[in-house]
Amino acid sequence: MPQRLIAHLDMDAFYASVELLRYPDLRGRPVVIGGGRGHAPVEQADGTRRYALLRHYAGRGVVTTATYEARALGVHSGLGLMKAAALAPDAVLLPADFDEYRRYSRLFKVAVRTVAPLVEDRGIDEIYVDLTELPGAQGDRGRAAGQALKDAVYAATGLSCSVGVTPNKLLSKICSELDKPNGLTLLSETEIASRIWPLAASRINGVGPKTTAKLEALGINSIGDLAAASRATLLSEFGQSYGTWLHAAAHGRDERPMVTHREPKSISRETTFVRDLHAVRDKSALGNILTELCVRLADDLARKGYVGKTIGVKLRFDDFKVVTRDLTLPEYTSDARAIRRAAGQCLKRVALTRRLRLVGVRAGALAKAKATDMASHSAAPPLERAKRSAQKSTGPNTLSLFD
DNA sequence: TCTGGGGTCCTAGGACCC
DNA sequence: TCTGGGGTCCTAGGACCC
Repeated sequence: MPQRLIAHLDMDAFYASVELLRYPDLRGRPVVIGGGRGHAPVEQADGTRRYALLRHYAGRGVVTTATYEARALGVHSGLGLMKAAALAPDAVLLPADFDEYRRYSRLFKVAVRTVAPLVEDRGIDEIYVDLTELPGAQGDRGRAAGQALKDAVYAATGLSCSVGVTPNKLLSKICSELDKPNGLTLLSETEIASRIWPLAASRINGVGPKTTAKLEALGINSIGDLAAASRATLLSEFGQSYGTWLHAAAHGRDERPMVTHREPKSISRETTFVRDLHAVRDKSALGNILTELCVRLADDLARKGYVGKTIGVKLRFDDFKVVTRDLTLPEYTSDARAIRRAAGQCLKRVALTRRLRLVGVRAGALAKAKATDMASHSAAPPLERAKRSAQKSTGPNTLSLFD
């Protein structure tokens, strides 16, 4: 069996790049995607567009994506928009348009499949592609195949991407980031020591902030340091499972197969409030928001054809502490009222002393809704009506509208 | 002016059953 | 009455990823 040849393909500044296709006059300027609606460009009478500037933003949103021009100013994903505004006050702020990004996501994935059919979806803007069986792919270590992927994506979307081609997913993921944007990086096993070991351990997909800090405390900074650490040390510090994995990862070993299909495990909806809410003083607002989330969750379940057996709530307090409460129901459901009732039960088990900044609802233990269930769902009263009548039945002034 | 929203996987303890 | 193992389900929290 020939050695595998796996590509990781990552779209460059995906959301921002899609926006630049729509607003080409923004090309070359720092542009930040994030925040809610309300700062969409306004078409002027003279045909030009007026854009919102980051300096005028007020709120609790974070940067979703930024163009490379904005990144050069220190703006990066996850940064609070207020902080970003301090760094790049003249950057253009655009609201996220996920429908449009999903459309381009489908386009680039279709294009990739015309080059190589064996694809693993890793979210809206990245995928793994198995190039092993591609004719000639082994010969030049996949350079032609990698370039073919990039060409196909560009032809279909006008967007650039970065590609890593290596013997496994772990290494390809690292490599696709080495030459961004518009990169193509190939790597063979013999080059791991020279090209991977000098990189920071945090470049490994699966080594996050907590692990990085712990590694640093142990004097382990680079992937090479990690590879040089004794297996015994890693096992004692990180446990059997994660320790073993860290050791293998540092040596570039990764046998994970391509996963071409997966069923969802949970579906959820959550929202952060404009201002922190008080469980008593803002009881009705809180109850209404929770109801709305349940209605949306029920809608998501129905649309995607799933029912859930475990309903959970998630709360984030003003100190950023998170608590969750789960309730497993006797029957599967995708009904907004049943979900709302379960969420209310969950909420009762939390001490609501601190102010809240976020509430969420989740449906887990999912199963495919049967055709008959789907039919009965569509026969049920519309969700909005269910919600209104529910509010009317118990009054809006309670947290437990459906108890 | 700190810190969104949607996910996955892992761990660990307790209940309960055989 | 005590001891004990294995297995599954449920719950809560945490790390991590896109």
